[in-house]
This record gives sequence, structure tokens and C-alpha cells, in this order.
Amino acid sequence: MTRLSTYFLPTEREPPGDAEAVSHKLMVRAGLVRQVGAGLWSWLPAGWRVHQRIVQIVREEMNAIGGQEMLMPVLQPAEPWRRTGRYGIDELFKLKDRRGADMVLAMTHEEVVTGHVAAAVQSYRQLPLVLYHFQVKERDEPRPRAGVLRTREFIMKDSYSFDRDREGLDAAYDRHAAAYARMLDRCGLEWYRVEADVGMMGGHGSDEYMAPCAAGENDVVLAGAYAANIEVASADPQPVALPDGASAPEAVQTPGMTTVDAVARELGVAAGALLKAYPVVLDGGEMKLVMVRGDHRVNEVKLQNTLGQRFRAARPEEITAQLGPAGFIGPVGTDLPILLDNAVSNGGSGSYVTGANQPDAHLRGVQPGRDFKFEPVDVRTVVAGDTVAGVSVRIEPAIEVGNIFKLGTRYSEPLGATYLDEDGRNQRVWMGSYGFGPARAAAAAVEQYADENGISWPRETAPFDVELVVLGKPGSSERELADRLYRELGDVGLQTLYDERDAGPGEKFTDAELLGCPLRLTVGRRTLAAGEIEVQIRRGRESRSVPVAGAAEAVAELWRGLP
RNA sequence: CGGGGCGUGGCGCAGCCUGGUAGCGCGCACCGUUCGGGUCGGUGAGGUCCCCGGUUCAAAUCCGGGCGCCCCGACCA
Repeated sequence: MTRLSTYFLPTEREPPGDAEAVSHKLMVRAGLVRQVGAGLWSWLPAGWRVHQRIVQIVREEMNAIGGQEMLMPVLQPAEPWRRTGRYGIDELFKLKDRRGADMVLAMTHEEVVTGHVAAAVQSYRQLPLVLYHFQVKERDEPRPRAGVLRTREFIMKDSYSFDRDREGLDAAYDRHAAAYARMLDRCGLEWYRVEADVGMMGGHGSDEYMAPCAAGENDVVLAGAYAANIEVASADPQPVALPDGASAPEAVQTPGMTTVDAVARELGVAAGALLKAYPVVLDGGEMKLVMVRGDHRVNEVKLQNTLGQRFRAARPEEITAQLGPAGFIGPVGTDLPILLDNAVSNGGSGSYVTGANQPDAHLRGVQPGRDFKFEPVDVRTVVAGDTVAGVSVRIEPAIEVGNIFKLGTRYSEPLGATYLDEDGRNQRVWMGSYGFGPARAAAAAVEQYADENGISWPRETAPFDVELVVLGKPGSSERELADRLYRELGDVGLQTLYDERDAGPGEKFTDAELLGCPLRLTVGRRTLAAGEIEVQIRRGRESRSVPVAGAAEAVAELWRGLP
């Protein structure tokens, strides 16, 4: 129960001059957050209420799957991070204590939680376990952005599952997925679960929870039941018109034409009828030639996963030495291993244009298989126009609000988390980790539901259930009734923000719609004459009236039916 | 890390090019007015012009260096 006249809710008429994202502008204007430095934010009282509500939803759903809440420190010794090989991560904040010991500020808590389990768990009888906490994470991001969407310090729920084996992990993972679906629904978000990159750490599977919105930093590929992060998405390519084949490749002069567009225009063929060469050098020094359609782009994450090892783009002098001048290279006549993207058709009657590995020349009439040997791969980035099972893909920006990950023995091995099974044999613990960002969930809700008047919170995450606005001068009969209604709203369990400031109606209405509580009650002369109170539903701004008698209960009933 | 931009009362901005008493709107304080969509009038407070150095009789303004912040890209265990 909160009176606005004494509440710290500094609203602004103008957004920060440097804000771009809707959530950034509105969360600052509504008085929810304030910036302290790049990627560093304070949560003011109303904003913190939102954060706390989301935390509580997550807590309830984690407890429902048997999670046990605990707390681990942000400041940690560096040693376990060295053991797991994560000390070298650029984003990891590193510091020394007064004795000169190396310390880190944790970006996640695998090292510490696994250490506890390693020390305390000896028997299969102590497994499985799900441990979690809400704790500050520190990440020295190269580029914080968009208000609280990408920050250097943020609170995350991270949970960790510990099981005897892969089957146990799979079950824990599935339980988390079910919990995540419930918590995201309760947060009122539109969301997708998408296949994600498991990253260089290997691992056994990963899904991301994405909230689509304009300010999102990730692209998700959607087609019917298919949903994947564009980093790992696969789809069937849009068809392309190919020139007829020839009996053999024929060289054509293309002076100075080093781009796909220039060559396609000169030869009068579609960009997709060209083969683009992307030479890469593997960790061991071996060079391979990756080929994709001219209208496609190599997806480095997919290529990484295909190669199964680190790689870098070849340097111009390496390209010249092994193939030919950059801009004119191709797969014909080279001994390099060739990886050909699946979007390139082979076996048909059509043919492609490629670089000739000679200055100012391309080859046309090239047919994969006949003119060069290759290994088929899927390494391109999905584009609009592609299809999955016949359905055209949509590509939408989205915010990652959660990520679940099958770690396997990635951490239990270096940190020595083992147990004895029934036969007395030492076995490694199988782990999963599961993150969720309440701040991002809050920002995503702002992004998804804001209108030209401000924020429109989902029912369960709003800072208050109801904002009660009283009009009329201090001491008027409206004030008296509103004071009573304020108490009654509390009695029926509604969290209410009471705007009893000595301010004009316009200012109060504007502020209420900016803050975006699901319901706004107005006590004023106009409807009071008819024995009624106005209730505005923030989302859609539809207004209706309830009788003064029994108003609080009627409002509570209305609130329960909101999204 | 590459590219671009910004830094002037609490917020949003002008002034800088062409050096000469620091301005506007909103907000804030007080008085009156008004009370269903940021009402109106009056009075007033509030600024190391990001920092350091240089040029100059004189620097918010010109020059050099630094710091901070934003946007695009790269990156994002």
C-alpha cells in the first residue's frame, strides 16, 4: 500500500536523449530504473517491485520442480576458474585482494556449486539434486546497450542439476523446460523456445527462451513448429534460376569484378547462380575452402560446429599462395578440401559461376561433382524465403530471457565431482545449468506491450495491481471516498498505488498510463454522481464503471481475469 | 576492437563555425488560480559549460591530451 505523494517515483516527460530502445526510454521515464554507468543500473522502488515479482514467480516454479534455493558469493578465488579453463575469458572481471591473491567476479556459478557438490556428495544415494540461487552476475561486456537489456552487472537465477547419468540429466532438463514454460507464461510474455548453439564447450544440448521484440539482439527463425536461433537454424533454400550446363567450364573475363553483384550483373545471371568461396585455416594450419551460394552467407557458428575445431578466415597472402587473387578464387583445379553448402544443387542440369583462381577471370558452366570433388555440409545462414517442411520461415528479433544447457561432465570432471554407485565404482556427476534473467523479462514485457502512452504490464509482473487516482481538491468528498476505497482494495488483496498528490487530473492520468499498472481507478465527481467509479483497463485503455458499493471486490474480480 | 556521434542548472536542448556579461522549454520553491486529460498568472532559486594543459587582453567557443556516455558493426562460455 503506497501513497504516491511520498513515493520515490521520479517520472520524466522526456526520455534520455541517448536512448533508442522502447524499454530503455520508458523504464527511465516511468521512474523504474536509473543509469549509474555504462551497463550499470539502479532499480528504483517501483522497478524493483517488478523485478521482485518476477523473481518470486521464478522461485515458485523452481521450487515446484524440487529446486533448493541457496546463495553463493560473487567474489571468488580464481583457482577453480583456472581448473575449468574459464579464467581466460575476456568478459570475466579479474582482480587481486590485499594479499595479492587472484580473485574473480563470477559471471555464473558452475565452479562454486560444483565444488560444493564435489565435497559433499559421495554416494548415488545423495543424487539427484537441483540447487539454485538468485545472484548478481558480473560480465565485462564489450558493449552494454539498450538500458537494462544488456548490462555488465545483473541478477540472474541460475540453477544446476546433478544426476548420476545422462538419463538423469535429460529428465532434469525436461523438468526445467516445463518450469520455464510456466514461468514465462506467468510473466505474461510472448516467447519461443529455440534450439541454440551449444558453443565451444561442447555439451549435449541447449535451448534458449526468446521473447520477440524490436530491441532484441538475437534473430530467431520460425516456421510452423520449427524454432531455432539463426546461429544454428537450418532450412531448405529458396530456389534459384541456374544457367544451363555446358560440357566443360568456360573461362570468362571479369576485369576488376570482385563482388558477387558485379559478376552476376556482367554475366546476366542471378546472384544465387554464383558460388562464393570462403577459405578458412584450421587450428592445425590446414586450409579448407568453404563454398556457398552467391546469395547466401557463411554462418560461422554452424561452420565451427561442422568443423569441430577452431578456425579463422584465411589471410589474403595465404589465399594468393594456395588459390589465386582474392575475389577470383574458386573450387576448380585446387587440391584443397572443399566443403560445399547443401543449398548448392548438384546432379541437376544447371551450372554455376565461380572464380577461376586467376586474375580478372571467372568460370561459367561449373558443375559440382563433375568439376570438383566436395564434402556436403550445412554452413549457411538461413534467409527470408527459405522454407522448413514447406513452410516459409519468419526471421524475428528477440531478447534471450533464459537458456538451459546440458553440461554433462564438463565441470564435474575438472572439479572432481564424483559419486560411488551401487557397485562401489567411482562415477562422474552429470550436470545441467539453467539461467533466467528477471531484468530482461521485465524489459521484454515493456517492449512487447508498450503503446504510445507508456508501459502496459502483464498482470503478474506489474509494480502494482491497481493505481487509484483521486480527483478533486484536498478535503473534498472525493478524497474521503478514495481514502476508504484505498483501504478496501488492500483488504481484498490488491497491491495499490494511491495517487493522492495535489496535482491536476491530466498529470495524474498521464503518469498512471506511463507506469502502466493493469488497472486504473478514478474517483471523481463525474461518475460519483451516478454512484460509480471508473475503471480503466490499461491494455487497450477501455473504460468501464463499477458501483461504489462493493467496488473493491468488483475490481479484484476484474483483475483476476486480466492477462 | 573498427566506424560515427555526444558531454552546457534535475530532464530535454540552443549557443561553439565567426572568442567578449551563459540562454530557452519543462521541472523545482513560494503566492494566487484551477480541479475529468500535463490549467493559467506572478515572483524566485538553481550552472566547476566533463577534466587537464595550451593559445589569447579575454575561452562554453580555438588547439592538444585525457575521461565519460550513446549508436552501428565485431564480440557475447
